[in-house]
Amino acid sequence: MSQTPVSSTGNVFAGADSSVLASAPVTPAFSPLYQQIKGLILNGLRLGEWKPGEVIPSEMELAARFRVSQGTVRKAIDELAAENLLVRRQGKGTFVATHAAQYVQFRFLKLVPDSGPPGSEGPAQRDIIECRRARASADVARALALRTGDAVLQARRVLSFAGTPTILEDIWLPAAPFKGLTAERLANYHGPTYALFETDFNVHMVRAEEKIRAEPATDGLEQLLKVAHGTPLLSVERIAFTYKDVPMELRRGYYRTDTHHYHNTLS
Amino acid sequence: MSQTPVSSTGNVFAGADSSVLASAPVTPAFSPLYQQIKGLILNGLRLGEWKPGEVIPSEMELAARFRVSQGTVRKAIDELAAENLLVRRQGKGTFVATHAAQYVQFRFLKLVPDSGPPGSEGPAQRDIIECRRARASADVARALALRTGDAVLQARRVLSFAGTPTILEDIWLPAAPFKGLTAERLANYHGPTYALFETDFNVHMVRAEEKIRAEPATDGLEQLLKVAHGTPLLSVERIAFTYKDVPMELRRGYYRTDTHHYHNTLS
DNA sequence: CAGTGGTCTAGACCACACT
DNA sequence: GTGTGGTCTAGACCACTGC
Repeated sequence: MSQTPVSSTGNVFAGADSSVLASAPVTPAFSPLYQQIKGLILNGLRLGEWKPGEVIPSEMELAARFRVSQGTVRKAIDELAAENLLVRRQGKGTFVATHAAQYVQFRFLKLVPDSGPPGSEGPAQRDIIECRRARASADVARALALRTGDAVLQARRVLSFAGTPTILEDIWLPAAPFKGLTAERLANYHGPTYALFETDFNVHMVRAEEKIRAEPATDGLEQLLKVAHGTPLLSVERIAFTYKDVPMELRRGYYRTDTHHYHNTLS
Repeated sequence: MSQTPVSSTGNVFAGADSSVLASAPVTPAFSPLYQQIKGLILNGLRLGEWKPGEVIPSEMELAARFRVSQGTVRKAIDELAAENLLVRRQGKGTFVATHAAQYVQFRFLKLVPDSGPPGSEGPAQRDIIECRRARASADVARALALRTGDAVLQARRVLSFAGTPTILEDIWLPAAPFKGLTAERLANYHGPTYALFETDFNVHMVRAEEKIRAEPATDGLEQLLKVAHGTPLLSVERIAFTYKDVPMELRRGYYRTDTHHYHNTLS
C-alpha cells in the first residue's frame, strides 16, 4: 500500500506500456484509472486496513496517496458505495459498510411479515439446536470451494418471531476462519449473525446468491417449525461471499410463509 | 420541453429563490441540477418523446437544450442507466431500455433451470387458458390503484419448458390502457409479454415488486401443472410499474420448482 | 473520418456535521 | 470555522462505432 501505480500523464494500459511491437493484443486490457484505484481500495478493505464501521481516509487524502485527482477517487468510491461495500455520509466521511449498523439490520433476510414493516415484530428469538465440527460433504465442499472431507462447522437453529417458530436454518462454515465459534456465542450475541462474524472473525459478507424452492416439511422440520407434515415451506439455499467473491458460508433455510413472505424488488 | 430550468450561475434551490423572508423552511427542498435534468429526461420517456429501443439525443445535445454542462447531463443519464431505464452504448449513443432486447430477455423472470443458464431450454411454450374482461375485486383494485368494480382484463396462461408445464400465471391489467388486447395476440406474439405491451400499448414496465410464498397445489392447479394434489408450489405475486411508479399489472404466478428454482442475488 | 460515450483533471462553490 | 462529501463547470483526450 505504500507504492502506488501512478500515471502522471493521461491514459493507462493496465500496467503494460504501449509498445509498438504489441501489434495485435488479443485482450486490449484497457483498465480505467478509477478501476485501478477501486482495486487498491478493495485491497485495503480485504486486508483489514480499515475495518467495518470505520472511516476510510478522505477523498483528498486518498487522491494524494494514489497521485490522482479527487474526481478519480470519487468515481472509485462511487462504485464501491453502489456495491454496498462503502457508505458515504455527507459532512462526516466515507465508512466501511457493516452488518452491525442499525439501518441495514438483516440486510440479507428478505422474509418480512405480511403486515407491517420488516422489524415490526421485535427481535427474533434464536434457539441453537446444535453446533458442531463436521466434514464437508461433496455438496458443501463445492459451495465453499473446499475439498470433500475438509473440516467445517455446522450449526442448526430456529428463529421465532412473536413466539412463532418461523425459520429453521442449517449453516455450514469453513472451520479454519471460524475457529472458536461456539453455540453459546451464537446464542448470546445480540444482532445479526453476520455482525458477529465481523467482530469475532474479521469476516465481512458482501454479497450472496440464493436459490429458492417450495418444499414439503419432512425429516423433522415439522416438529421444529410446529407445522403439519407436508406443509409447503420456502427452501432458501444461500451462498455468502466476502470481498473478492470468496465463498464463506453455505446456509439452507426453511421459511414458514403463512404469516410472512419473501419480498423482492425487480428492476 | 422547449423552456428549461436554467441556473446560469451556481446553485439551484428547486425553483424557489432564496428569499430572506423564508426563515424556517420546513423542507429545505434542495434539488441538485442533475436531478432536475433527470426529471426532464424522465418526462420525455413517459410522454413517449423517445420510445423503447430508440436513441435519445447525445449528451452534448441535451446539455445544449437544458443549458447545463455535459457533465451534469452525464450524471443524470448515469442514474437513469443504473435504474435500467436507459442503456449506454459507447460509440453509438444512449438508448431507451426495452424488454424486446435480446440481451435482457425475461428480465423479470427469475425462474431458471437447475442445470444450465436461463434460456438454455429453448423458447417457452405458451398456452392461453383464458383472456376476458372482468371487474376488479377489492384486492386487484388496490394493487392497480383502481376502484373496486373498475374494468380490468384478466388472463390465465401456462408456460411450458421442454414440454413440461412449469408456470401458471394469472394476469390482471387495467382495461383502459390495454384496450384491444386479445388471447390471440397474447398467444401469437413471440417474445416477452412486456415487449408486446411496449409495441401495442406504449406501456413500458420499469420496476416490479414480488411477494413469494410456498403454497400447495389446489383448485385445479394440479391439473394445469400436472402435479399431484398438494404439491408445494412457489406462489409469486408481482406488481409491475411503469415510469413514475404507476402500477400497471398484477400477476400471480405458480412455479413448479422440481426442475427449476427462483434465483436471487443479494448485495 | 466524424460522432458518440468514457476518462481524467482542476478549480470553484454548496450542503452538512462537528467543535 | 474547519473538514467532509456533493455539485457543477470547462476542457482535453481516449475508446468505440460506423461511414
